[in-house]
Amino acid sequence: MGIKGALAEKGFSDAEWLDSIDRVIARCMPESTRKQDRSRQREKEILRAAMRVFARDGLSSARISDIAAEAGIPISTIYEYYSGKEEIAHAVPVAHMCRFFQEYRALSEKKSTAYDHVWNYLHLSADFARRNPDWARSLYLEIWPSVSVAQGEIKELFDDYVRILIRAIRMGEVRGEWPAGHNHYETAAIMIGAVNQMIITWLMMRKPKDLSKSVAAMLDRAMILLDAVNPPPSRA
Amino acid sequence: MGIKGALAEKGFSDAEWLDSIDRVIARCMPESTRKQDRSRQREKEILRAAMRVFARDGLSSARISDIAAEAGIPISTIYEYYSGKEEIAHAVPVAHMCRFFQEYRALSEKKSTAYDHVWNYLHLSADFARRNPDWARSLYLEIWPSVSVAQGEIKELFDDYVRILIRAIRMGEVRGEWPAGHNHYETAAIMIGAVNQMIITWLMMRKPKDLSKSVAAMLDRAMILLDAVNPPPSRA
DNA sequence: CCAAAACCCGAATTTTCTTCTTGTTTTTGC
DNA sequence: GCAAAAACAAGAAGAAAATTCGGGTTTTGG
Repeated sequence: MGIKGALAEKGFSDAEWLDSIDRVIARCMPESTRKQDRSRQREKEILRAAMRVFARDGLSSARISDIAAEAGIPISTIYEYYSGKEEIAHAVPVAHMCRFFQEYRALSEKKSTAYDHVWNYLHLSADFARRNPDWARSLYLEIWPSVSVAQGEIKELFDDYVRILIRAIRMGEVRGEWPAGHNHYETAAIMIGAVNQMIITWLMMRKPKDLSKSVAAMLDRAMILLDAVNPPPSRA
Repeated sequence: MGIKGALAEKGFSDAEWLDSIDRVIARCMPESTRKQDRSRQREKEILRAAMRVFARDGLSSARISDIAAEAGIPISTIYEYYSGKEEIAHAVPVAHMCRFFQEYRALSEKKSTAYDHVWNYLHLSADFARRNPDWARSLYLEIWPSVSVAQGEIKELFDDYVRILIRAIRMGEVRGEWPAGHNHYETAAIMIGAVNQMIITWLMMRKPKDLSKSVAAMLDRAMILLDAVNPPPSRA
């Protein structure tokens, strides 16, 4: 493989790619400290209820009592599990984000180009939101971005999200799929921003009708900015 | 001017461009119903206070009492002006958004290419956020996007924001600055999404350090997607 | 100047959040 | 298996916030 192969070994082999994702998954894997089975069940049920209520009413006007009613448990029991609305709001994204990374890991297992890694990552982001609309509404419309998230554990999660994309972009450079020289953060900002914008528009007005397809078409176009040496055919 | 000139007359003359912006400004111009001078003053003071509190604490944990304290008036007086936190939150974006459109109108007055119109519009969005950070934090991190905004008067404001950009993009087609054929909504989504992403990142972590310059550089790159016939030199 | 309208704000009311306490179930150690 | 200990459930009390009320003051129009 010559130079390309040698560089690919320096931190950007397929194995190391999967490792880096595994590290993120390990970090966000929620380890319930609950001892009893019913309690672990309830913990999840509260989150599911909160997700629905946040998606319906918005974080600001959601009431603890509504979450309790939705979950079918007394209000005070909520406090047995979470210290308040703030903490619930923070737990909601974590709950599903890890599954997103897991799904992406599965996609990454088949040997792929860096182009595919980038494309799949961004496209899965949109498709995952489409398949989990309550979660997506809570996350994209209420919790991220939000002043309360600017510091803390969740910020780490979002940093990880960006980091993975940047790593894939660097992989493409190292492997010679596109030229070096562009600012990685800039490239990532354009791609993530464009995808988020489409997701948010879809969540707010169900337009475009087919989110997955529209994002696929948009990505085919946005990926031009990478100046790939051998751009693959459209996937849209 | 030939064909290009003739087409430019069909709804995309410079005069009509300014008209379309004026219509948006007229629509969002807040007309205070207050009769007394001090009241109009207070109305504004409440909004300024709310903006600071929302930016600091987040919409969800901001308290009316804090806004009242910040504004230096009793709590109950707040209710004389707004029906509650929700209504204040909605008034905050409107308050400044109109000034953004006015600033942009001023920029638009000098005869420009459609390329300039698009570039300036997006760049001003970022620069305006940089110069009004409290407002920007309230808007980008708390109010937009948000479930409570999905319907209602504010949605119109954002629709206007997107519409203006799309109109500029169509103008470029009509004037022959770039080829037709791309989906306008898609182009607008990429551009707006990218800019918003950079604004939000800056608001949350003050990175990049120089928002205006970074957005300028990013725009020079993103505008490639328009396939402009004679791309102007970089402005970054 | 007078009446009406607009405005102000302390106090009462209502709603919502959070903690406390007591009783029940599950797990642990033997 | 059987205490003892830990974990859990939930009603009720307490605290904090939002919202309304009602009488008083200032401004406006004639």
